[in-house]
Amino acid sequence: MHRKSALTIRDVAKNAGVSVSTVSRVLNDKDDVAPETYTKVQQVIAELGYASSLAAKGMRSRRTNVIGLIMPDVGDPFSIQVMKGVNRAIQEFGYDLIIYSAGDSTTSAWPSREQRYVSLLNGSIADGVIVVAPTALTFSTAHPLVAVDPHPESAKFPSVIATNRVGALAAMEYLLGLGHRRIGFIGGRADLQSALRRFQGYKDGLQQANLPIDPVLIQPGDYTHEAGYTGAQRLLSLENPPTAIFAANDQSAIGVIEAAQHAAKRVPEDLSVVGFDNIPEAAYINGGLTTVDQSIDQMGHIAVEKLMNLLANKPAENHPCRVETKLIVRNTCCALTPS
Amino acid sequence: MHRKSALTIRDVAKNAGVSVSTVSRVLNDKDDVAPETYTKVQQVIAELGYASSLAAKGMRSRRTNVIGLIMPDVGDPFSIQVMKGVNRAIQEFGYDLIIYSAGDSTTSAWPSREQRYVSLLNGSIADGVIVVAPTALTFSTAHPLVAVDPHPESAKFPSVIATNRVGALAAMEYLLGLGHRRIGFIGGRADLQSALRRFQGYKDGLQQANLPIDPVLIQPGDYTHEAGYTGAQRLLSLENPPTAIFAANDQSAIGVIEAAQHAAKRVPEDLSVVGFDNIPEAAYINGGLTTVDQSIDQMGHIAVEKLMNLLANKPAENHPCRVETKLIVRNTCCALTPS
DNA sequence: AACAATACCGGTAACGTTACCGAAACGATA
DNA sequence: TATCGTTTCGGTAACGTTACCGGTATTGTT
Repeated sequence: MHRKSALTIRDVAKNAGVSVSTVSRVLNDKDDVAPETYTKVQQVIAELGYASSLAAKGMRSRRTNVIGLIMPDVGDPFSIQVMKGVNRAIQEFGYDLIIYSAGDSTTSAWPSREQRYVSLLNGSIADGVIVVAPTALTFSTAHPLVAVDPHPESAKFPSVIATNRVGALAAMEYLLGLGHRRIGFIGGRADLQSALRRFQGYKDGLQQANLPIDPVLIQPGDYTHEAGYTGAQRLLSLENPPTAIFAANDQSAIGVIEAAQHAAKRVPEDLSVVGFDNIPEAAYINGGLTTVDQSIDQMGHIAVEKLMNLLANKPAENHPCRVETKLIVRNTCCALTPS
Repeated sequence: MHRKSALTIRDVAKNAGVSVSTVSRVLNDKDDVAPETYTKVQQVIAELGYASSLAAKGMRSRRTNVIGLIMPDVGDPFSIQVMKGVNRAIQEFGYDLIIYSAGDSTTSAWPSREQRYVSLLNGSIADGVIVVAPTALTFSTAHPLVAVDPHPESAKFPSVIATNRVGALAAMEYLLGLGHRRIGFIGGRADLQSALRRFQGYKDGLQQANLPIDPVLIQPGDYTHEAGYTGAQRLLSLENPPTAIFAANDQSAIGVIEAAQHAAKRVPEDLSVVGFDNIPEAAYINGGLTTVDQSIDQMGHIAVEKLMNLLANKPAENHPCRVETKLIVRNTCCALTPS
């Protein structure tokens, strides 16, 4: 179609007066090449503006120095945080990153997604893959793969997960310690493991304090800002509204705060709010959103380290690596004053 | 190294009792194949869990149905917005997206970056590339390439840009209309065209109102939150502090607001703030940040359309496509009351 | 001086796929 | 019956790169 030259290793070889093998050796920094030949070839490469074909390289040598990151949804802040962490870590190892996103949440066709990343692996474009895998990975592969925050059924893969339940419990203990007794909950996406574990933490917190689990205080959600907003609206219009709301993630928490503002409720004076994730903007919401940090950056970093071990054929630990969560106290909670 | 089978088209052919050509035809939905053969092959593919190699496909046919997005920095909210827009648009055309990030702003080695994406193109992994290209693209390529918000020296490529100066001017006219006369400015990254154009809009606004350009009101920046914070700190500690601050982007504006809060200044009563970009979180900052929207999503969409035209060998319009900017009035500005 | 070791480099065969050409089978038509 | 399209499929040659093998010079050793 649009064949417009496409410089190859052969062109370089011809211009430098050497063989293609020698050019390849120069490209891969093999040591079997004379210094003057090396510089000569390098010079020709620079002159011609040649860049080698990743596809051909990967196809032949099955070593591209590229790792792939597969995200369920580019819009998801969690994925983006992981992406940042992975990107930073990857560079320390001299690898490049290709991000592969199979589509927006609206169009998510799961079977085709799996097909796609198997294709990525098998296509030998990437040496290994890190998958942000909220749902079950129903296939298996011999290629190096590390899962981030995976579904429990994906446990066959090396993975790194956050202690979601423990973090949620910490948030609840904090709210309970401030004297709150009616605490609302905005759920996360029901199909995601993280959401279920956070909900569990919410329930465990209430149970520890010998408080009943009141279904009317539990609003379904899907990790979006809208869900937080509408959920909070419903909670605040209750006869006996909660004095605090724990949202399953920061985006929902932001929705909650907005709903409170529209309802002329002050945060934190009239309503305490806790989120989960500690996304970057959390620091700037309402003077600082109190939330649970799971250091997503670190998760990305650990995922990369695990993958590098796999690539080096080191034995893979098959127990998932747990990343600690930590309550970050900022300015959206205050002690309950008897009114 | 880790050669663990790696299913090929040949395995499928063998299992289905047909030739590799036929399997290839099935994979590419060619019409020259009998219905029963087609289903048979599809079935074997499903059974074996075969997925074709993108590398080999791209190498042979120079058509991968994948387009690449190259971002200067994964952390940059602007790039992420573009990414979302591109991702959405790309799917309408039945393409997949590979995102290629050359590194964090800290490690940015520009020459190697260029090398890298030439490699991506030449490597025929992607049919075309969209580049978020804040700095000059010093090379040329015969492959389809569309630049988003490019440096003026990259004008040789089809591109889509936002009307940065006009948008900044609109923001200034708004502030001036509210009665503000001392308006501070937090600059953007000096090497970025967008920052320069926004600064120009700031100066033009003052000039239109016959106001002097006071260097003391102009703080350097780099599009980060920190720059906004420290810049605002300096501005607010002036003997005669500004009554309004226009920040070159939303992140800086958020920093400004935080600095104001720490200085016990209320926004907007004591200080009006305007940002630029209309990033998603802008809607939630301080009850809504007044900012200039450049509909980054739309930029991504247009970029994709342009690229598709290029791929279809339609004549490329060589004038850059301009995306309108629009002032979004929210709750961080108010009229200056004579004190 | 003879031989071995080394440094350097060229030729060739793959990697997995698709483009291209041609062939077999079949029915339709003259 | 002979001829001709059509449909369906198989064989082969690339695509650009690296792995591998082998072949020259050059140097070192006795």
